[in-house]
Amino acid sequence: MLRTHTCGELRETNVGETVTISGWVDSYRDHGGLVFIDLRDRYGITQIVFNPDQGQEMHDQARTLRSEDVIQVKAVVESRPEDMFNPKMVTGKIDLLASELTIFSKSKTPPFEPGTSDLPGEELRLRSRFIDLRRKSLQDILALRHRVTQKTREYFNNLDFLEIETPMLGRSTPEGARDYLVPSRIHEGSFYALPQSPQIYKQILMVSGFDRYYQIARCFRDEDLRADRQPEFTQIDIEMAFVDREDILTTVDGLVSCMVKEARNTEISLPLARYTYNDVMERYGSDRPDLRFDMELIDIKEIAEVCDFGVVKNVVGSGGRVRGINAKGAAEKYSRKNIDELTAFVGDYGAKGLAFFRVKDGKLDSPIAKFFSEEHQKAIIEKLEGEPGDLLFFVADKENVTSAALAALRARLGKELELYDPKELNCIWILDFPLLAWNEDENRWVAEHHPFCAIVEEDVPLLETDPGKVRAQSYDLVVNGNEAASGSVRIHDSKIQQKIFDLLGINEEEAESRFGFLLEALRFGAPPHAGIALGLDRWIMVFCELENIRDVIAFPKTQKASDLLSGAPAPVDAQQLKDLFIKLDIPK
RNA sequence: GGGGCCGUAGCUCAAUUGGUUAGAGUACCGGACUGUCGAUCCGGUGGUUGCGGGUUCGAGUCCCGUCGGCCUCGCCA
Repeated sequence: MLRTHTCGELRETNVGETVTISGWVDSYRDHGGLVFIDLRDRYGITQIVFNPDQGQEMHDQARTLRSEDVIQVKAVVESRPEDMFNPKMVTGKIDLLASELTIFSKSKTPPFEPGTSDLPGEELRLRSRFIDLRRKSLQDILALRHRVTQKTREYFNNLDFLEIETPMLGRSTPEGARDYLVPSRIHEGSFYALPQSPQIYKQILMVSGFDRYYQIARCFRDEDLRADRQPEFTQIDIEMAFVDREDILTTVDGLVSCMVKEARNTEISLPLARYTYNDVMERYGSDRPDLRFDMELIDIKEIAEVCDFGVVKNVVGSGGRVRGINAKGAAEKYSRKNIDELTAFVGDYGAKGLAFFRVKDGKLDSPIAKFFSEEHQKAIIEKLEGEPGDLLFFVADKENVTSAALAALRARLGKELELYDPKELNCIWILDFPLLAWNEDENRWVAEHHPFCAIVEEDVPLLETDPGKVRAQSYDLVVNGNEAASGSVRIHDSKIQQKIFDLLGINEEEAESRFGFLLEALRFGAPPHAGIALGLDRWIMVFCELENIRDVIAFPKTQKASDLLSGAPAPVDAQQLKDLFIKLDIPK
């Protein structure tokens, strides 16, 4: 070993010991006589003192040390005089008097120092990720991520689950996200697809009798990115046979409790709260509401349809909705200019306007208050439980617009008004999603979750009459407003599966060619099964109170899916393309 | 595909309504200094203002295009 101790472990109890430590120069202070080096590794920082009395040659070398040089030092642990303690460092009561110095490697002047207080732009951090990853905060995050994944494995192993790997090179299937494709050299003109998830393979594992499966699986989706979305991400993937929905929820409750205990060292109370999709859409306008705070959406249709405000009245007349929220005590916190910003904000979600009222002396104060009689103003205040100083917002529009706009506004207000403790964890189940959603562009039904979801038994007749009302036996787990897991009971009958494909406009021939291997497997004795996948990256984000998924991934990609460190993606040699029978045709 | 913000020294930032030689802190280089820990003090190097075009007597500043980063709508079964 090139060290006897790490840079984080020496204390006063080690005084007098001769030790060898290695690490990176975090900072240096050259007093001409004495030279101080703060030496850093993953475990901490320890101060080394170079005294010319210990040898002039070593001392001359020590004076050349600069940030990020990698060195080894043999030294004696000394206690510091009390007035020289550094209370900011856990190793601050000792330092090391160096007797030997080895410089393993000099560093070029780093683009930034890992210990810097003003972090450089993210572009530079990603380009110089080897430096960025030396920062304590990133090292701590990756260590936490490691502990959570190890706990996850321990949890499932104890329950007799098997961790089984599934292929990365698979087959492109219709529906869902855009695939990342990999051309085949051996089969000219054919392509593998990287998995969007191991969905079909894990179902086949159920058919094969591996009744408890899990995998910490990489998934790939070639869609536009967001702060919480990467082109490749990690799922904790789970599938169980001979279970119903309840078994999955209970199993995942246990897993979440276990992860929270590991990440936060806190207990959460089980079972996790459950809501139906219809319930949360009505009360919060979102299928992933942040329930760390209240602020429910309230419908004021009866008042709106009789008010004198033509625009609002017409919305009700044409089947739209008028819904609002109450920002408690916010009347004075939002100026007219602030509210204009909020109006533009809800505009992103399709809302053509944002009505607002300040509650004042039992009446409403607003440019549009005149359209509402005193009686109606009182009714509105009562409905939204308004008190003096409250600020009420309303959106009148098609139902889905009121939902989207008010849900986004609610999330924004909750944050800006600090309505919750950012450290709190709120985990809730959302059950019974619609099976299908109507796609306007393609003029057909598409699967809301995926085409393998089982149907809520009593809704089966609706398949013929009102497909949009059919509920799936599906469930999402939402943490602080993030979709953190999603799953369903699966169809284990090939005939029913075919029926769903029919509804989705995937005919028998196409289904057979694209999903045939799953359908065929289901024909050979498929057990009832169900599963779910947790978005590991998002859980780590929540545990670390981060809003950026790139901060929980060692080597993330930019919004344009580039890896600034390696330069991927990049052109390849003409010969490589030739081997793959690929000719480029790039529009100018 | 749409909308928004940003790009000035290695880094973090500044630069009056368009106005002379683009500044500061830090880093880096040289010097002084035996108890610092954001060391201190003295001196110095460092710029194609992302790139290309345009308007103007004059552009870091205004306009167009382009590249890159971030946020977001659509998209993400």
